[in-house]
Parts: sequence; structure tokens; C-alpha cells
Amino acid sequence: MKFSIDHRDSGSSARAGIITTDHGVIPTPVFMPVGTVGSVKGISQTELKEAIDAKIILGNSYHLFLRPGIKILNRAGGHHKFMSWDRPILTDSGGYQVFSLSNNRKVTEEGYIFRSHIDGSKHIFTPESVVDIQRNIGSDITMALDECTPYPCDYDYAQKSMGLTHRWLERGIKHFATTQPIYDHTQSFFPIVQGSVYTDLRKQSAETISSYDQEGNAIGGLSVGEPEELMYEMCDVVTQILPQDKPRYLMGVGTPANILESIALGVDMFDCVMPTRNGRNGMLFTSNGIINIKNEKWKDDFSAIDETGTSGVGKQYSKAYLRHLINAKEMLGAQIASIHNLSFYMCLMNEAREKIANNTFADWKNRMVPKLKTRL
RNA sequence: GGGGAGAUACCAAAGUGGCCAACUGGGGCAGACUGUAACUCUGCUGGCGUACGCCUUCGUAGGUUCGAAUCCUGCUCUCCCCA
Repeated sequence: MKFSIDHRDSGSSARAGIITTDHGVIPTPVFMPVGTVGSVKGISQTELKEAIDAKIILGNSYHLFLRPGIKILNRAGGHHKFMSWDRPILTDSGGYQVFSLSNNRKVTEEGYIFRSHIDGSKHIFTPESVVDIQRNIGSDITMALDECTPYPCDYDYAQKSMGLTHRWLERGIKHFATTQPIYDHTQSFFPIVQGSVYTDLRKQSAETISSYDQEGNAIGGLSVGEPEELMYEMCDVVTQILPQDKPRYLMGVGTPANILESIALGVDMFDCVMPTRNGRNGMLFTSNGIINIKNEKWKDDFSAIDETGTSGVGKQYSKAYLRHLINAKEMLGAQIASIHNLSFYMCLMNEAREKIANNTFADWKNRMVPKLKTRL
């Protein structure tokens, strides 16, 4: 993997660059659609490429480990072949599931022991085993095993948890360095900064993570319920420490406004379930603001979902029609909403890149953010 | 023509003397969702009021009772079975 920065915005810390992987190039800042269990929910690979033009998508080690299982992925020749996706894939290690499936797991020094949410079977993930799993998946970018702390989280726990994440990181890196890719492409390994909402912990974590000099670095444990300002504050602290010449990935973020604010702080990569999940649930992101398409007021609004054409489907279908589909629980409704939202995110990222290249990002961002937050 | 069952809020359907403005679904309305256990979850859904509460409701008209959606009588309507 290679990363080069083409432009730096003069009015903020935003950067525009290119990540080069064996499966293709990824212009940054980039938004990565989430395809947890082997699909970006509701969207075919063809649409993902042609309608949305996703440059890279996510997969999840925990979910793929449970289903279809590592053996199948290995026999398929890796996840790319299995799901017929020839562009880059990034896999999360399963650290987030330690957080979100918290009643079914136990964190120990060795790793985390958990029960499958599918059949209750018992498993253990260690920093080493998640490297092996991601080797078998064959993701272009693999993630370290971390503990994503909840919010609120007291200082003591945050500190201890961060220490564990750092020790896990050291083991993970060692294992990654002493193992080889299974398929014929290279893989990268990203460490993850933790430290909850404590500035000193975040600094310490960012310094520790930076010292390993990996090909990219991630910021985890944010957007877990803390106030937005606190998230930006932590993000700011961390991006000032992480190496300039490596991509920074803010995990799980976020709203369109969150993303623009974070780009301004020097973040290059994002992923979030919001465009797909919230889309399925009737929330649409448009160039004029946020629409809850289920609301009665759209029932006879026959205008396009997004007239400015941030997506093909947004221009093609009317609000009234999409409202009908979603309210009638027709699958197509969820698909249209997901495609539209992802296309909107993609469009926003493309525009952000252009603004960075023109040195007009900061002003543009400040104009866009209130608009993006508007509820229509 | 004879016999039987039933009419409850937008729909379906519980309730069969006081704990009933009325269970539960559905529908409707609104909200939530940030490294996806999520096409999911939460709230509201007679009127007025933030709330304690007050007012009007269980086909309809009367009656019994301290008190009725619940008991009695008339009326109207619906459904089922047999001829």
C-alpha cells in the first residue's frame, strides 16, 4: 500500500491524497460503505460500482468468522472472489463487537471470549487470531484488535483498556509481521487509537500507535454517544500527533456534517452504517438537508428525492413514491434509499476533494455543515 | 318460514357489574439509529390540559343499580345453520 498527499487545504488541516492498493487506487478523503456480513445491505456489487462508485468497502471479521466461516472464505480464494468484488476491502477486527455485543463477552489479557449471537457457541478472539482471520479473508487493509470503550467511561477504565489495546497491538503487529498473505496481494495493518474522551490518554495512545510506523492509523472509540464537540476535540488532539504521511481513518463516523468537520481536522478515511441503515429506516441525506421520508408531508410531493442529482435514483424517483415504498415495507424502498444515501456521501467526498485542491475547503465546509444538518 | 350468534375506538379483537377511556395486534402519526445481533427499536393514537384531572364514549332508546361496555326490555342492523 502507498499513500501520497496531492493537496493540503490552506484554511484547515484537510488533505487530499491517493491510497494505492493491489486492488486499485482510493482517492482520499474517502467514505467506505459498510458491508459487514459480505454485502453492503440491499446493494449489489454492480450498483456499488456503477451507481455509487465505491472505491473500497468494509467487511467484518467477527461476522464473517461466524458466517460463512473462515474455511469457506479460504476455499473461495478469499473474500474478494467470494463476493465478486475486485476493488479494495478493509476489515474490522471485531473490536467493535466487543463493545456492541457486550453482554455476550468477557475481555481478558489473552483476548476476548464471546458467545456467538447466532447460536451461542463460545469463541475466543486474540490479537493473533484476528490477524489470521483477516489473512484468510484477504482484506487489503486489516485492523488491529482493540477494545472500543463505551461512553461514558471512567478514567480508570479508559486507561486500563487503552493499555490492553496497546499490548494487543504489539502482539498483533508481531504476528502480522511474521505471517504472509494467503492470496496474491499485499495487506496492510492499521493500529487503533483509544483513550475515550480523555485528552492525555488520547495523546498517549496516538504517540504509542505512531511509534509502530504502520502504513495507516485509525482512531477508534469515538461516536459512541459522546457530544459531538468532544469527538472533534479528541480527533483534533490525535490528528496532530499521528504521522502526516500516513492515512488517518476515523472509525464509524458519521453524519455528513461529522465527516466534513473531521476532514478539516486531517482525517482521510471514514466508514459508517448510517447511509444504509438510516436509509432503510427512512432517513435520506440530500443536498438540501435531511428528510424523514416516512413523514406525512411527503405523501403527495412528486418532486425528485434530490433534484440536484447527487444520485441517479435521487433524480429518477419522487419523494411520494419512495415514501410509499418505505411505508409499504417494499424492499425496493430500502434499496433506493441506500443507493441514494451512499451516492450522496460519495458526491460529498468528491466535492470535498475538489475544494481541498482549490484551497476553498474551509469556507465551503462552513457553508455546508448547517445545510447538511437541516431537517426538512 | 324455523333455530342460533353477534353489534366495542380507523380496522381486527379482548373485556361480560366498580381496578375501563377500555388488553392486544394492525393501521396512522412522530422520534431514534454513527468501526450493522437493526427492512429495527421507542413513544403517542376519544376531546381539552404540561400534569393531578375534567368532559364525552362500547349499535340505538329506555330501565335496574350507589355504580353498567358488562344485567333487563323494546327497536335497528349483521352473520350462521335448517327448510
